Amino acid sequence: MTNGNFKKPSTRNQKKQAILDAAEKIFAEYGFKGATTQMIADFAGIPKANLHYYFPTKEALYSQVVQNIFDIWLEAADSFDQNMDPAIALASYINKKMEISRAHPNGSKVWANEVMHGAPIIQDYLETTLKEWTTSREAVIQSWIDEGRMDKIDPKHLLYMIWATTQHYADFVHQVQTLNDGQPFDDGAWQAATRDVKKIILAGVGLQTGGDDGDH
Amino acid sequence: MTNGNFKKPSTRNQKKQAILDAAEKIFAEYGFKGATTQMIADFAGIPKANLHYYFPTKEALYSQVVQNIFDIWLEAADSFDQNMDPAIALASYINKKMEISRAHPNGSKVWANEVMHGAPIIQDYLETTLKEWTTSREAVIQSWIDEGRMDKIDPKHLLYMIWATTQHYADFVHQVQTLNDGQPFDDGAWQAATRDVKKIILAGVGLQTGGDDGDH
DNA sequence: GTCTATAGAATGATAGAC
DNA sequence: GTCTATCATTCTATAGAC
Repeated sequence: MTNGNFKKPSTRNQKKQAILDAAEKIFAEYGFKGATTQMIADFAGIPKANLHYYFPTKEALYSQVVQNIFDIWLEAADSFDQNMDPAIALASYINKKMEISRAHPNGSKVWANEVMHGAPIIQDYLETTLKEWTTSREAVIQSWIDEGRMDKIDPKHLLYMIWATTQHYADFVHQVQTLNDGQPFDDGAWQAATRDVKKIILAGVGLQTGGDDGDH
Repeated sequence: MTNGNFKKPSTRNQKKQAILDAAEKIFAEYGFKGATTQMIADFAGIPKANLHYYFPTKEALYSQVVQNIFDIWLEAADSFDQNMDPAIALASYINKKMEISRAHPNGSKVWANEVMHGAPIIQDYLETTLKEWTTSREAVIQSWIDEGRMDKIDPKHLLYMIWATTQHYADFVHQVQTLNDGQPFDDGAWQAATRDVKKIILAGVGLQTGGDDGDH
């Protein structure tokens, strides 16, 4: 009896993760209201009542999914530093953002949905964590401009262009695929997209792309 | 009695338009499932049953909203022609897309929502009208590249970048506003955004922006 | 054409047995 | 911890009076 809590130490977290994975996919495809806890439970392979045992409400589950996505964004957020070469820093950031769009398209969609609907759940994150990160990166870009290392533009619009363009390949993957004769991007298509995005943005701010594109 | 159908000749269309305007706003804010016909009817100032008199089902109303948005997109679609100067043509297209993002943010959001969820309603439009338009514009851009008038990139990625970036200011307006200290963009901010977007993209493909930016 | 009242279906959440 | 049965609510759509 007393050792019952020593068995299957990670079962609880494994099950929660399975539910979160299912929820990310279902929320991305159907939206918060369009997704039902029944769909998520079915996709996770558990009864609906069991889902409610791990996540008491639909909103608590959704909130966790959105926060997980936000953490993934932030992992790519430390790509550039004031002391780095701007071309390498921006290229590395674009590389990481494109990789995330390919690896986590559903997370990107849930985030986009949340923001488009006025960010009812993650407004605090926008105002604190994202605001602080954005402000600090704008300062880095501005310092590069002040030092004459890149063209003069408002840093915020450069950041928005990078976010919008890289996330387009996740959020609008259905449209991109339809225009690609119904075929999903293969390795070569992803590499070509990443190359062209980096080329246009770097050349756009006066940074010529050489052989070193900040790959990691 | 017999002249009853001569009175208020446009009342029906005016009422349908009021419902469509309300529907665009509510669908943009809450998504297809999140929006209720009751909310739309309230916002349009009519009883719910009256809404169902003009639009028999929620889906029929939504479909009309999406098609209206698509028509707006296409109005900006004839901005560039093979015989035009590429810098002027692309600048004009970006100008128009930015104006639409400012004038019709809700339409852009409904479109984004629809595509993100797999385009269940407008898949036919993607495969026919959008595919044909995109193919023809890719050919125009490719001809400019072949003539050495701009840098070599895959035209589709240039188009996606223009779409993604211009629509970001509509779809993510809540995030943009939060990062703008909670203030919506004023005239100057919109002009600055449009200027920087054009600057980066045109310079990015080797087209220097002069005084003539294709404004209309 | 308009509107009240309601039917009919779907869904989030829980009680309670195991 | 797990799962069946079910409650309570919400929403689309319509019947039928005016």
